[in-house]
This record gives sequence, structure tokens and C-alpha cells, in this order.
Amino acid sequence: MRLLVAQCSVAYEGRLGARLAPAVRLVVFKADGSVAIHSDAKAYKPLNWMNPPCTVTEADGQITVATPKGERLVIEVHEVVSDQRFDLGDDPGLEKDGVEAELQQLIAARVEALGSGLRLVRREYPTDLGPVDLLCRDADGNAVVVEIKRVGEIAGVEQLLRYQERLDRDGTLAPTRGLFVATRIKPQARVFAESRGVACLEVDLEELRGTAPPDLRLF
Amino acid sequence: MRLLVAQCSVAYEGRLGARLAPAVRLVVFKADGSVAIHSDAKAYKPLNWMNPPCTVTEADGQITVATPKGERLVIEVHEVVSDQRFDLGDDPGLEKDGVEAELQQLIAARVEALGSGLRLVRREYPTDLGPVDLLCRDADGNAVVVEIKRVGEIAGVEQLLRYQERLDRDGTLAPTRGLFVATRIKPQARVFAESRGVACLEVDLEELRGTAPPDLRLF
DNA sequence: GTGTATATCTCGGGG
DNA sequence: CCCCGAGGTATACAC
Repeated sequence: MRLLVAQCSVAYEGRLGARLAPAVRLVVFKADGSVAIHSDAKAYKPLNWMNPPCTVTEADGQITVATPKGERLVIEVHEVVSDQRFDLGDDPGLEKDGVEAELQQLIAARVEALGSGLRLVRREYPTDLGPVDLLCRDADGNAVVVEIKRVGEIAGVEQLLRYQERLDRDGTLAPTRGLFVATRIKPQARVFAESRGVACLEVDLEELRGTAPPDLRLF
Repeated sequence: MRLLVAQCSVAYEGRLGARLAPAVRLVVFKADGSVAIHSDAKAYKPLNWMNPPCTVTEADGQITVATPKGERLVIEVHEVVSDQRFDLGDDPGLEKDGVEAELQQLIAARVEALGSGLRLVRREYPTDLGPVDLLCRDADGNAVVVEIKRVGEIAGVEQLLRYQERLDRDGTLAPTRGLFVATRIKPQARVFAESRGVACLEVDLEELRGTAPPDLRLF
């Protein structure tokens, strides 16, 4: 990793055009080939960047970064404040929990807790518009299409409706019921869902995690 | 801006949980209060970060970053490789062109080029689900709802349909026609749009830019 | 490879 | 504040 602090100006031409007037900035060259130009603001986002794969060439205080697809970043270095290299080595990487995948797993393991005597047919049930989070059957054998979100918004309800429309063409599934499950469902999404006959259910992640499969109360 | 290169391990608890095993990494403390932890990969994205506002406290090689909302990042510093501060000053900021806003401006200035003798009623016409990009009237006085995207995907068509449904409740506008405009419309989005009676139109940004208001051919 | 959905999305604008 | 939409979104995953 190379850390260059320098007064510089920058031009980017690629998916759009962008220019940076002269100022002192941090330029990070990572071992993966990426380049990022940071000011002292905008939190973790760089002002400009190039993703790998790209080639870096440097000459006469001008650094040119180019990708095979024709994107191009040119850094004019006017004055170097600091220029250092560090060997960071490989990183063991980030371990996460609490994202939608975990939520889906937790719920898939306990679909009966969603009510109506549900049983799971398949996770990630495929349609030609993309995979349904959970396909279930209720006690009466009706197909129930379940969409799971961390935060439930209108777009998620529409996603569910698309899948339902698709699966309703399948005689062995039609007519389907829709069930929208999230740790938080925004009011607009709830209104929209209910106007379309989609049931909503808020679940608690801590409760799902903490409670062993038996003795689970979701509502 | 403070640049700390150090062997460290990290734990984050907030919107999710995340942990980093010990390794040498770059920790960036920006003047805006943000903290970002970078490995030598993942391009410009940090492994972990905290956005402002947050408070940083440091003691005994342990750096704790906390937000008012209860997010918490703890960095255990095992060995410092480098620790430097730089005064970057204010940044004049980034100037961009070629984004959707420009596309919308260019099209709004020449709606007649979209065909059907269109004339513009209003840009960013408000509905209670959000603003419509362009509201127009065609030669017959019918309301035309225009949604503009750089890349046209299914979600954009649904956005348009939501607006249309909303505006169709207004007797002075109903029935509306939908027009989906983008520099590129994905095939699935086109199929979906046409199945819903939404017209599609691809436009060329260069042509829009290059052509002066008169003598404009869009298709 | 294309297409779809997720993200600690982040960021900015409007009510 | 929240809500909504854009992003050079990036990234993972299925087909």
C-alpha cells in the first residue's frame, strides 16, 4: 500500500466526467491495483477512484490510471507532502452477522412460527424473474410466497408481487398468498402491501437468535 | 487527517455485528470525525468504518469510536507501524457531469423531441409517493408521465407505474400514459414495460448534449 | 457472462 | 426528523 499526500488536481473520464481543482489530498494505492483519492471529509468515500483491473503509470508528476474498458483517471501532482509504502500482508477478512442472509436462515428454520401452520417447500425458489426467498404451504395446502427484508420498503413488496404474479401462472401453485416479513416495516410499505392483499409480519432478530427452535413466539 | 498503520483487531456492533482478526491495516481518521479501516484489498471500500457524528476515545492502545445512536467500533492496536497527521485544508469539491440530473435537464429542455407533440407541464411533479421526473401533455391533451433513468431496469418501470396509478386518481390527469426514457433499457425492463402499456424510448446522451435545441433528432 | 438482489449501502433533496 | 431516489453505486450469487 502506498500513501501519497500531495497537492494535486484530478480529472476522470469514464462512466461520467469529473474534475478536482488543486488541493492537498490523500491518494491511496492498494496492492489490489485500486487507486482512491480522499479529502478530509465525505466519511469513507473517496472523491475519485479507480477499481481494478487498472494500470498505473507515472511520469513528470503526472499519474495516469486506466482500465481496459476505457476509463481514465489523471492525477497532476503539484507538490508532494508525504509519500510512503507499507507492506500490510494478506487480511484474514471480515466476519459479519445480522444481515439478511442470517435473517432468512433463522426464519427458514422456523417457518411454522410465521403462523397458519406453514411448512417450507424451498428457500430461494426460482422464478424467471429471480428467486423467491421462501416458498411455503399453509395448513390448507395453499402456496405462500414469503419475502424477507431487514427493513421492509415498498420496493420489497413489489418484488414479492412480481414473484406472486409469476407463480400464479403455475397451476400447481395458484393462487398464492403473499407474506412480507421484516424486522421493521415502514408504514408506507405496510399500507401498500395491505392494499395488495399482502400480509405483513414484523419479527425480532434478537428473539429469533436467542430462542431455540422450540418455544418460539414471534407475535 | 490522521493515518495510522498498525497491527490491530477490530469489533463493530451496530446495525450488524462484525469482527476483524489481527492484521496490519490502515486506519484513517478524517477531520469530519469519520474513521475507516482499510486492508490492502477491496478497492476503495474499508473493511470497517464509522460515519460522523461520532466520538473517538483512545487509551492503552484501545481506540473506541461511538455514535449517539449506539453504534460502536473498538480497535485494539497491537503494534504501531506508522502514525502521522496531515493538514489537508478544505477541498474545493468534485464537479460531475453525465449523471441523471443532467439527462433530465437535457430532456426537459426538449420534450417535444420525445414525440407526440409533447409539451412540459412540470419537472419533478410531486405525488405523495415521490416526485415524477416529468409530467407532460401530448398533442391531444393527455397527461404523459415520464420517468428518466440512465440505465432502465424493471424497478424504474415499477416506479413509473406507481406514479401513474397515483395520478390516475386525479380527474384532471386521468388517464395517464407512461413513457420510460433511458440511455439504455435492459431487455427485461422493456418486456415488462410493454406488458404494462408503458412506452420505452432510448436516447443518446452525446446526441442530446451535442445537438443544440433546434435540429434535434432523438430517433 | 448476464441478471437480480443486497448493502452497516452513502449521499442529497424536500416536506 | 423521515422519506425518497440516485449512485462512476459495489458486491455476491444464481442461472
